[in-house]
Amino acid sequence: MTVELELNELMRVRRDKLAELRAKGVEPFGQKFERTHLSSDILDNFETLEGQAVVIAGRLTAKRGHGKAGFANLQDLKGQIQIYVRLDDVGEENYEIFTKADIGDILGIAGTVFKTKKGEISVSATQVTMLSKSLRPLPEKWHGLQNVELRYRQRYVDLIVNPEVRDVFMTRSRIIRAIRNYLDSNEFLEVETPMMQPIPGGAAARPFITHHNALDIDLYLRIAPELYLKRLLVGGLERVYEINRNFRNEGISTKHNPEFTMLELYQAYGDYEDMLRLTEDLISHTAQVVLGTMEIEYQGEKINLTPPWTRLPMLDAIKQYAGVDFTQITSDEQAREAAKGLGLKVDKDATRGNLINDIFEEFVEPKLLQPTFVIGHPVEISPLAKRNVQDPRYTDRFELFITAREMANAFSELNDPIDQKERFQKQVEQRAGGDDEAHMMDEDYINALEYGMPPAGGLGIGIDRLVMLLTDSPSIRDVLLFPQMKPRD
RNA sequence: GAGCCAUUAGCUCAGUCGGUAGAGCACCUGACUUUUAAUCAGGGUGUCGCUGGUUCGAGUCCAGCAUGGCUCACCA
Repeated sequence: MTVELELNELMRVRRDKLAELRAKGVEPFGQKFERTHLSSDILDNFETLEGQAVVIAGRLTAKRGHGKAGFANLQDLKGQIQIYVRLDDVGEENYEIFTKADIGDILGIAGTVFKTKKGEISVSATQVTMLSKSLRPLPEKWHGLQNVELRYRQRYVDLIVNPEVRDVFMTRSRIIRAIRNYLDSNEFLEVETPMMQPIPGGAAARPFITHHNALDIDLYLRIAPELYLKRLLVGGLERVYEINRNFRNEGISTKHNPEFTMLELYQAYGDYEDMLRLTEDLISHTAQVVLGTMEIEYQGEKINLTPPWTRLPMLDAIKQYAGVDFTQITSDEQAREAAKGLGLKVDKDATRGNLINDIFEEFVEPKLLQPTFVIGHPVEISPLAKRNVQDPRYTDRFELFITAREMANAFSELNDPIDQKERFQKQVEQRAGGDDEAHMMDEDYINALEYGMPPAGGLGIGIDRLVMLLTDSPSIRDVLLFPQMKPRD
């Protein structure tokens, strides 16, 4: 970033102070600094620390001068603590560092723990060290940084002045750690598979394209790790998971970011019902570990994550919420009539399976606030899922909805290479017909299946959406440190 | 991609009917050795998002553009 040629007065004043410090032989950008305590250590253990010498460091967030003494607040990883600096205690040179210090500067303070007569636990300084001079003014102490665009573009400022933002990202970290701990203790192996793929598979989505110069080939940023993880089942790894980024070249919204984090896991010799129980257990357990409760509130709505969760066959859901009984509808033609009757825009070669999905999304999805497993998706929209034994028009699959959002997707994995190849073929035809989100043919994946993949259950959970739910965040941008933004200028 | 809304000082925001640009915090000068949204006295620091248009005169009215937010579309 280029330095602005014209500095405003606030920035000029800070640069002047920087120069004055240097002129007095004080280096404004300091070195390694040994702390003995964090703010919370002192606040939580005042009784034992009172009168003891401590060394703390942090950012100056407020300053209250009183002539030849002054108070200030110092913010570190764990919060804030008040410091008290007296000319008589620290001497002329150190006191000048304190008086010259601006809000935003990073200071090191050696001092003694005490409590003021108003009862605030504080550190009375014996030595003040300038560790980093701040050259830009921080937003106002009372309102913080409200401008949403600036909060996302300059997250570092947001994190300094809005403490609740830091809490969200600490919670995010704990959620992911809880998930890893759960899976690790259930014999799942964490693996990493390619982000750059010659054939992007495992989901219906438009990919990002990039180019490898030395190989002179186009590569795609992955839209899902699925096909690679299942190759590992073929290889005998039996229980694998990956928590990592997917990339989809689609619109940006409060629920979508071009790169987002997914958990995918596969369990050999299991099926979608195992995945259902695992999902229920994993998410409720994570809420309990991280939040200490399974009864949460999302944007004013009470959500109860206590198992068991509702299981709702997809056709029952449609009958209940849209009033259409698809057990009586057997042809694509009949399905198109039914969808039209509901006021949906219907493509002239839409299949029965596609329309079941359309009707579901329109009439059922918005109603599913409490955790609900929707079970039994049409095979047309599930090209990687195993068919149901009783009725091969459907798959052994579920999606989990909470707060009307898809949180998880799971199925019994299709391990018949001949059926899989035919389904890819259908996708390729749809692709040729203009559907650029349809799957491409992945010959090597078929090759892997031909060696034999154990029957397996597979599961995907959108981590960002789960974090939104558990941190009561209305936008995905609130749970991503650096959400995608259009560059300025 | 479409609709609606927003954009004024470093930050949070006012700005009436079109008539010389405002407040609080922050900042600067001075006072003050237990304050805490410290206090007291003084000081306004600005490309009113950008470009055009209407007008004697535009922060204000009109058009276009940019960025952002929300909703919808697409999707997880």
